[in-house]
Amino acid sequence: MTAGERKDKGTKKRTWKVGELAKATGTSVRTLHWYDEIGLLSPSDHSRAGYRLYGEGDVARLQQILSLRQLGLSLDEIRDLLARPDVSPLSIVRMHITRLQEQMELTRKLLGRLEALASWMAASERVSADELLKTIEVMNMFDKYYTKEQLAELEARRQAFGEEAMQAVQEEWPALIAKVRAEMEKGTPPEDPAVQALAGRWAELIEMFTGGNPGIRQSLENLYKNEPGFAAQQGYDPALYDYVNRAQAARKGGSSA
Amino acid sequence: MTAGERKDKGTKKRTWKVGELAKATGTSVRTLHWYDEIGLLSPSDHSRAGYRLYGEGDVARLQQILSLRQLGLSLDEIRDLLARPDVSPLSIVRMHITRLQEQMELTRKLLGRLEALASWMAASERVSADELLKTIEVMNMFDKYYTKEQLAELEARRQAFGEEAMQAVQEEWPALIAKVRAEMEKGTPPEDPAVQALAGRWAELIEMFTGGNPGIRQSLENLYKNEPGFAAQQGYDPALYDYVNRAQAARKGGSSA
DNA sequence: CTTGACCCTCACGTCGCGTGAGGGCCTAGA
DNA sequence: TCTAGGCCCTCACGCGACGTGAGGGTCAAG
Repeated sequence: MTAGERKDKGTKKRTWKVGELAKATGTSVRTLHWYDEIGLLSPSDHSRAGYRLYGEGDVARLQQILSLRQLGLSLDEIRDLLARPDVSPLSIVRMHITRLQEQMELTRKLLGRLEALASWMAASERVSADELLKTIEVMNMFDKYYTKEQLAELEARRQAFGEEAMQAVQEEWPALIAKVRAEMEKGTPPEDPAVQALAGRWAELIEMFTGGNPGIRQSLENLYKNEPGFAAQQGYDPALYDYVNRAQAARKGGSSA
Repeated sequence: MTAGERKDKGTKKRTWKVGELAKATGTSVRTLHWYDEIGLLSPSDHSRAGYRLYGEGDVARLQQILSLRQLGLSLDEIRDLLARPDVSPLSIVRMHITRLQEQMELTRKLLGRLEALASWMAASERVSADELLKTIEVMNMFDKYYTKEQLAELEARRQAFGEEAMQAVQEEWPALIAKVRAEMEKGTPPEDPAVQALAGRWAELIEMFTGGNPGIRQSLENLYKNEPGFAAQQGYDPALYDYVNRAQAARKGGSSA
């Protein structure tokens, strides 16, 4: 059927033809053609007949492009941004998240106004111009996007504050996991002060890692819980998970009593 | 200062010049010019010098236009829709509300995916193409709007079901309010069976009126509470509000015990 | 060997404005 | 009374991000 799906399973990477990628993502073929033409997303390979063949890397780039587009950037700006080495895929996703959260707030506000408007209209048919004006103003706030400068500054600040901390965290994880595993395999009980200290540090690292954002924290937990391959790669398994959990429970119970 | 604000206060209606309206609503002057040029929103008056002067009716129409635009309709479609007599301002606001609620759902979904993505990226740098594809798909669902046919059908169904009921409700309100007021002024206690019956009908009418939507219900209450002019117009006042509330409390307490 | 579903490359069309250019109107202050 | 600056007007061209064919190759199924 779809060429890239069956051919050379395992040896060669999966590829998509334009139509396939378009269908899978909900974009149009024309859009992909266009992105190719302006040099924004050119497929990393072509068949002998000249068909575009998109690889996994291309898919990743497409995601970044579409995220940035939802941030309101022009395709030119997006191309420039993606060329900069200091803009990581992760930072893009985070900007996108921030933007969506703001939009939710805005939507809530607008919904409030519209519901009030609906009440007025249902009851009296005549609505004050002021009420209307304010409502319109909120509506129009939806297409006020960030400029690329604002985004750059926003991301720069985040980096200045958090990125090096993040880096440090990333490097500390394997060591911490190893230490905990050692205690576990020695049979040290979770209530032991040594384990308690490790569990404390564990909580701190998670806090730093997620930036205190409960949404990120939740999905990080899900990630470890539901993707065994991922967890294993980090030297992590259910037994360890359980051990740390018990240590943390003990820590809370002990300190509060 | 702004001409329309001070001149003939009370005698003539308030008007806005393009720049004023643009500033007040967050739209651009060019956009208003454009809407005029294509016959979508032409100011109801002009100054001797040829300045566009927008009145309250124009503001109301602008709100409808912008609501419909957020529904994804083209300006042509909007013009056609606004020309139809069966499309009321209220129906437009309700369609807008529905759309925004759907968007909130979508946004929540996408946020979930992006947070998962962020976790993956922060931890492993390598993300599965499938995950990315699904995320992209959700992103692209944001610009899939309704067609005007879908909207028409949606609104038609609502009308078939609810509009005549709505009409009936609208006509029943004054009578019901009058009856309750009569009882109140006679000094009938809220627990009296006659008042209880009226309170029951009262609750039913509100239910039908708001379509069971708690958001609308809430803002309707706020409307009556915070806008004395509005309430008075409906033959309604705080004393009556209190009386009905007590009757309803008695009704619930009595039936559940 | 055909058929039909893809794919390719031009190339022109569209929508909703942005952005001047060139020129009146109008009121505040010198 | 004059003038400066901030509005307003009408053209009119430009543009971003594709949509929509036209004309023609490709390729697996029957």
